[in-house]
Amino acid sequence: MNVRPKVARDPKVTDDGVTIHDVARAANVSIATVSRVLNGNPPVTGKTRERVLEAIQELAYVPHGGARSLIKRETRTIGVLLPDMHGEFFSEVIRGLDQVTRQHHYSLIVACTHGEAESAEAMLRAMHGKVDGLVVLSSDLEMHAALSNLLRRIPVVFLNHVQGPGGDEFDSISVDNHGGALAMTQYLLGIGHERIAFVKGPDGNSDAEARLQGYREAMGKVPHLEVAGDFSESGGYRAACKVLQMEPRPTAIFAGNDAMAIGILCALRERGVRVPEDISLAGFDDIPMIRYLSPSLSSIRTPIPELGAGAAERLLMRIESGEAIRPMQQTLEVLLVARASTAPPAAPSRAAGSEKTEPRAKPATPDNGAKPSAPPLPTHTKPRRK
Amino acid sequence: MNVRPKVARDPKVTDDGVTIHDVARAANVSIATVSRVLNGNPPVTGKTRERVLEAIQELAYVPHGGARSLIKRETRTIGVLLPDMHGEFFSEVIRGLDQVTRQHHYSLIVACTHGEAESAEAMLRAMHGKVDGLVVLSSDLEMHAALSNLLRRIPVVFLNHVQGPGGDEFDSISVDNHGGALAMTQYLLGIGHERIAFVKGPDGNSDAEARLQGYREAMGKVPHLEVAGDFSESGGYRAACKVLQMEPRPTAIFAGNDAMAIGILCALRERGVRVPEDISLAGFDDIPMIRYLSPSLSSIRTPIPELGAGAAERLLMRIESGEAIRPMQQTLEVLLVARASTAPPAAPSRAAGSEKTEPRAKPATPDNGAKPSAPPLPTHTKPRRK
DNA sequence: GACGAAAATGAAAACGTTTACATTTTTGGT
DNA sequence: ACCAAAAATGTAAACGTTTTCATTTTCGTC
Repeated sequence: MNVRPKVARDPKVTDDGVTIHDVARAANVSIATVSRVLNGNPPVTGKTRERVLEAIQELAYVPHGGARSLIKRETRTIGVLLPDMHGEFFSEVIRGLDQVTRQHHYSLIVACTHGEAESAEAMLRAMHGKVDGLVVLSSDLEMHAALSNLLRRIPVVFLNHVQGPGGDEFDSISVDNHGGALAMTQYLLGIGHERIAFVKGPDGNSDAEARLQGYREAMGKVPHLEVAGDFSESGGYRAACKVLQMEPRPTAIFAGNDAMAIGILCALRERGVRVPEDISLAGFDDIPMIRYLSPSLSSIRTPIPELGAGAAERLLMRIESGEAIRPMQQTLEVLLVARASTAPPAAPSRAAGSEKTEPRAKPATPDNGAKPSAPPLPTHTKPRRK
Repeated sequence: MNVRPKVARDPKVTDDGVTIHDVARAANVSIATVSRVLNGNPPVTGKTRERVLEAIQELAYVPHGGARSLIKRETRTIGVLLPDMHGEFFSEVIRGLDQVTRQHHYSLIVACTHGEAESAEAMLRAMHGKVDGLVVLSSDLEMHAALSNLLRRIPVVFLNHVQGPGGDEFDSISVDNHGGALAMTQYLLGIGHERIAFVKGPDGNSDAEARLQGYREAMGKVPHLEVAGDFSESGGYRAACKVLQMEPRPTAIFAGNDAMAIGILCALRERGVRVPEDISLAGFDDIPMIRYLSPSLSSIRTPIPELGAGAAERLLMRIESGEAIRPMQQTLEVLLVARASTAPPAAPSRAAGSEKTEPRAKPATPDNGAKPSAPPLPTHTKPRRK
């Protein structure tokens, strides 16, 4: 029965060809028994267990995960769909995901959609039968719509809040984009700025949308100064050029994310515009590197690894406790971090305060920027939630 | 036969329960036929193909990847084993991997070992039967030894060169650590430094080892000043403290990687040591963010995404063309990028050269350090005396 | 129209596991 | 020792595909 060419080799060498049958034969038992010792299932005698273990060792047998998944109907793998792999944002998300999935002995299979809905769909199809659940960051509403059809029967957690049409809702977890943008804008207003330009994110991006709304809400009747952007460094650079042409010139720029803020900073520097003396600059995300810029950048700290970790936790819960619970949207708190790039406007357009005017939020601290792991941390201010 | 509870649902809704059998039944054909149209295999009539396609559409059937892998004996997935997920290095590697694997319609399953050999081993075992090949960055020699036993029969490419004992060699691809360190050290010597401290990487790390050798080779008879480090920011910080206590004080610090250079920069800044006036500072890797530091950091540019891409290419080649070829080690060229953090020592200890002395290694390119994708860049300084 | 070849389809085995169930062995009470 | 019950082990079906091989259908040719 089941004759397959066997090679007698150095036992330490894993030969992919060895199956549970080979082990069974070597130990003189049935495959069922081998399976039982493998899974620690009850009825198995010490003596035979020994024999089996020995055979496993001898043959350097490693169970075939694929076959196991098939019959157990669980892959212990979760799929991650991201727009791309640029910048620190995504690696931090993955880190958070990894942190909790590894505890539960799950693996991660990651794929980048590059913003194309059709490749996203292809990846989703390819993942069927290879994952127990999905974590998805859909880059825009369009894609979200395309995907949601495929995602009905498999547990999924989105990394941003999107309302499907007709209230078909999924689990989602996101940072408080609206509250963060609100807080930052209020902070800028508070230290005396009036003409605050906002550099938007890409159309259809739900995070970008929420940030814009936060800005608008805070600005109220004060004239809005909105410039198009795309969350990329180069987009920020271009946006800065537009801002500088505005008449009268804004005294502060609030970038929809840090990457754009970096581009903006470059543009300003090139043109000899000083930050924060001539223009204040703020970002959003607080990616680790911005504290090392000069001037260090004020931003909204988003708990990115926690975002990933939270998503993983929710997903695993849903997977493991048969999906009875109804979907919920969770929002993570953010933190306003004032650094050197924001200061009261040079020539107060309003007699609001002296040069030493303190922001309503705590003052920017001279920040000697260290990563969490090590030294001194900047002081933060909590944003007021709406 | 094969009675399974069927639900009549919105056809657009993917029901994980639908199998090829359901499609076959709906189209009034055998599962073999369905399989054939699915895979575009020759003998199938236009009319029945239609029927089958219709049924597939109707039931929103998606083939089960796991089952397919099992019988085809290919998973179209490759595994990636990394030490951790901190910093830009790893996401860039993954980006490179993704770029080429996606073209070949392969997926990526990533796992972090966190430097623990036993969890690395567990992950490898879990991957058996779920991947067609592996890309591994083994954090140290010890781990490498532990893993190599498991990796005999499955194609694998290492992201660093390690000599197994007894010449058991694997495919590997790496950047030219030795050459880069050599060049940077020579460059520092060339602009007049004599006391150049080197901050080492973790013991047992092969990249760190090679960089150290490069430094040593360049220094020749000049006294070596080596300080322990661990490739982390905080490690750099601590190393800087030690360096500052050296007597006489070094005029330049060459950090084994950029992360440590950042930590060093913080430490120097805190203590009021000016860079490059008091001490020159150089890193290794040229991760994107260092060009934004002030002063912008001189470093060795390593083609990180290309590293990933190259690994993927080699691996896929090996997978697809039955592994006849013998393992080879590939080394990617690096580039010295001189920026503002390095300059000739303030008080030349030797009348070695004029102010304009060029390094023996290729001259630093005036680098406007563009990210591949784009745009705006800060202006960089060519190393020269102020 | 019948015949054979070619084309299309179907039946069943296979991939490497787990597990329900059947069977054998052990055990303990008498 | 013997018998039933309990414990250990074995048999075979199942997971959802692909593919070989056998079978049926189609078609052109005489």
